[in-house]
Amino acid sequence: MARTEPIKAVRGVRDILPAEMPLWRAAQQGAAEVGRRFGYEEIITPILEHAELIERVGEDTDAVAKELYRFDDRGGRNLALRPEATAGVVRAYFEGGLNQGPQPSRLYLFGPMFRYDRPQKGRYRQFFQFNVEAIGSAAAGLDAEVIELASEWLHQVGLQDLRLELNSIGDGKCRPAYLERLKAYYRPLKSQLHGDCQLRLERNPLRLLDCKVPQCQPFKADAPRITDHLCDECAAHWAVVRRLLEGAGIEYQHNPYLVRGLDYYTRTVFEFYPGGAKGQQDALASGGRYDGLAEAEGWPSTPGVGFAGGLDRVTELMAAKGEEVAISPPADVLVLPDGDLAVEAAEVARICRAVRSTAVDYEPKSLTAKMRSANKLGAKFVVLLTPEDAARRTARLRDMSSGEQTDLAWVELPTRLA
RNA sequence: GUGGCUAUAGCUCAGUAGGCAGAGCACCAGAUUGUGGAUCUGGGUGUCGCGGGUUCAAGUCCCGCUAGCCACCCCA
Repeated sequence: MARTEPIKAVRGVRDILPAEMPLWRAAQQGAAEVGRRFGYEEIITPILEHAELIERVGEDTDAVAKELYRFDDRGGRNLALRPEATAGVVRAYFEGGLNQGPQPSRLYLFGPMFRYDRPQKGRYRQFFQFNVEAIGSAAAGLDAEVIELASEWLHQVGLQDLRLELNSIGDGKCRPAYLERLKAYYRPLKSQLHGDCQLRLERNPLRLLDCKVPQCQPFKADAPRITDHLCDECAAHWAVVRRLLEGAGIEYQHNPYLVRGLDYYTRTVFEFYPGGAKGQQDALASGGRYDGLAEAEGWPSTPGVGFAGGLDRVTELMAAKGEEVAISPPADVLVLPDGDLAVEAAEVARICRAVRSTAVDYEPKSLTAKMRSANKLGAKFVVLLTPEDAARRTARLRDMSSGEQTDLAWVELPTRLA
């Protein structure tokens, strides 16, 4: 008789178990605290959005084509699980009337995002991000501000050894001319590029710059750099951002090959990597300016800047660094009834909970066994209850670290435990 | 989506030329004469990922599937 297969978690998703929660809490609380320190307010937006919202901002990219969780709901609406937060936050900014208030709106958000990727370590189909967005202002001060916020967060959670890469990709005014230059440079080399890059050349030439295929590398060095061809406004913005970062004492590397594939990204782009990393896959946080996003969604043209930080990778790094997080027992006090005393034990626990976290061991085990598990759980106190005690509404309180025991009435427990 | 590696106890893994499934840790029970940690004793807790095939015999060989990991694609 074949047993039925137990049902396991869906591919690419995972549970965050209690043992890992202290680390996650530290990462998240650190983020919220830094966010608030910078004057950002928390927002929660739905995990579900109209697929069209995502498609509009993702265009016909590969990513949307094969990595979006998309489905029709029972009412025939075409929905998607959000693959990133910014599109939804910008939508909420308008729908919630935040565009009517003082600008910019400074917002932060935590939550799960979804991508139908092939899973591997640090890359899950459901992953968690910390997002920060400043919407409604084109001031360069905000570009630097969100970068500083990201940096503060990573430092706060114990990640000191970081590399910040920075670039500017211009805007709708100067980028087209630059792209022509770039194409003009690469056209004669086309036959020497690898297949995908030959296609990128006309379709998405910025992508040529972050190609990783060896055969395409030699041509990058002499390729025109966008930062040499910015319009006056973008050049001034770029200069201010850099000056502000220097003023903040934040080190960065100008990476002229750091780009974004979509048109609504403008000017500043940046990514934080852990110190040792060389791969493209280990960015801890990445962001930039998206002055064209609101318009792409069909709202009034509105500038914005922000970043997304990956909680999965950050917590993983924290764990790898042996980041110390205080672990506390699930309950300070454990009530051990010795005999059939569930009702009495529950009452005693209720009394103790006034001052300390308290649990009851209801298992039909020997007292020795119960003491053993109390010890393993790390209980600070144990309240022993025998039938005779219960009848007199007394109990024996044992301090697990000193081994001292005292008999006392139930009503005295709160003062003795406090 | 592509290529590669892996899958044995709760965990880390061993398992030799196919021949009754193992270790350490963990866990459970007991003793130390009704109360934990140290020590001792006892207990294997297993659909060998799933499904087929070859064979007298498959954890071991072959095929398919699933899952994890690595590198790509991609990362909106």
